[in-house]
Amino acid sequence: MSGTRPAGAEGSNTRTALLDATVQLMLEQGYASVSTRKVAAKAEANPALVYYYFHTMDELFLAVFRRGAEANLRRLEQAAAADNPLRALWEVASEPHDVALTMEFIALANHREAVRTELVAYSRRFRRIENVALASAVRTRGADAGRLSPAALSVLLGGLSRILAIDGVLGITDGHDEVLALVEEYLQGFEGFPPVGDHVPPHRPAEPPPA
Amino acid sequence: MSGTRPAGAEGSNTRTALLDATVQLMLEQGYASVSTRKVAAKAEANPALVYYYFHTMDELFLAVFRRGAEANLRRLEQAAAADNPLRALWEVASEPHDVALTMEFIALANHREAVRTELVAYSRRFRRIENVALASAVRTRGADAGRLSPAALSVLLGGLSRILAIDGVLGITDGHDEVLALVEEYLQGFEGFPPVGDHVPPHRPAEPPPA
DNA sequence: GTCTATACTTCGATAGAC
DNA sequence: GTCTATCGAAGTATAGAC
Repeated sequence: MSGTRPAGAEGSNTRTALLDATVQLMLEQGYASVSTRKVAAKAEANPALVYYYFHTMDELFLAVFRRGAEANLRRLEQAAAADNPLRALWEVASEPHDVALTMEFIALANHREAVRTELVAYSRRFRRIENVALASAVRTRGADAGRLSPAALSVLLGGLSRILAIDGVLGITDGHDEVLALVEEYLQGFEGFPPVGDHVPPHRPAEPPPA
Repeated sequence: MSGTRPAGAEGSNTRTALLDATVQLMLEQGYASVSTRKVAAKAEANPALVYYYFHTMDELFLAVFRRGAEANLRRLEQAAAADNPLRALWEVASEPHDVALTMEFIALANHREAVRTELVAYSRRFRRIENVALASAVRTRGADAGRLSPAALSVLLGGLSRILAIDGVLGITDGHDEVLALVEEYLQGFEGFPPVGDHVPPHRPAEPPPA
């Protein structure tokens, strides 16, 4: 889509090392400190190789993003198919490593158009999968677990996991326990009601947790 | 605290123009695109003046942060003293301009120790004022408005306002209306119960909103 | 695929004239 | 307070030998 010269093969060890180094740099020192020289140094490779594999810094960032995005979406799909989708989705959204990296890309998107476009597309895919999972999860369960719509739940999941991560990095944890307890309460209340099948009667657990 | 040579006077027009230009650059293109030359260009000033007033880039960022932080804390205190503190606090936390700038500083704090220290100190001050206001607001009102502790409320306020702002910038608004309606419902439920004085009996509103 | 060498740009920062 | 001129470091990117 971008240039004429083909990029380096995807399977290459060096290429992977460069991608890993970029992620590390972003997490440790922020996206702004990612440069060809530093990436190469961390990957123990020659700086010119960055251009051999990615041509431009933009493509390097995009490659890092796409790799992480695909991995994340796979995890999301697994979570959507889990026994307790709501809890699994919460756990995916709360992954500190991913949240931190996503935050960097959000900041990066602020001045790299290509990253921005990719991020928006990814966000939409993520929310869409999440919403479908949440909708089916809420639909097949009873009680007030379904008081919130999938879209709203999605926003809440994203917002809470994100601020908990940001605060955590800054060493601020006031109120976190309580919010986590609140989430836990909600999740357990939800899990108290097993899926409602069309023909098979629900298998009642021996000791349902309190609503 | 930092150097020997004194910085330029605070009242200077040029100094203010440089600070404003820095804020603009951060919002438009991200903190990484802030350089002495670009700042000077946007402020229509000579690049060397940046060093005359701030000595280093670190001090420039810190000055921008402090100015915004003080303004924010003043607004927060006004909100805390408002008739409807909860709603006022929500509005302060939701200010898109401030949220965006704060996000930039969070990212910046990732690789500028001085900014990080300042940001943590500010966050603690902010939460502390907010918590006191929330505590007193919750204490003087009845009903289930007080189901959440001030610390938890603080986290929720911050998390929701932040993700709404981030999504908004990216053009993603699914579920926002619903979450805003949820917040509105909560705020109105809270406002349905006027402050409970020690001696004056509460004035019952004509039509209290549903619990 | 990996390397050296290099062109060109921009950066932070300082010295010193005015 | 404002300016010009300049230093050295680091950035992106390319050419070309191996």
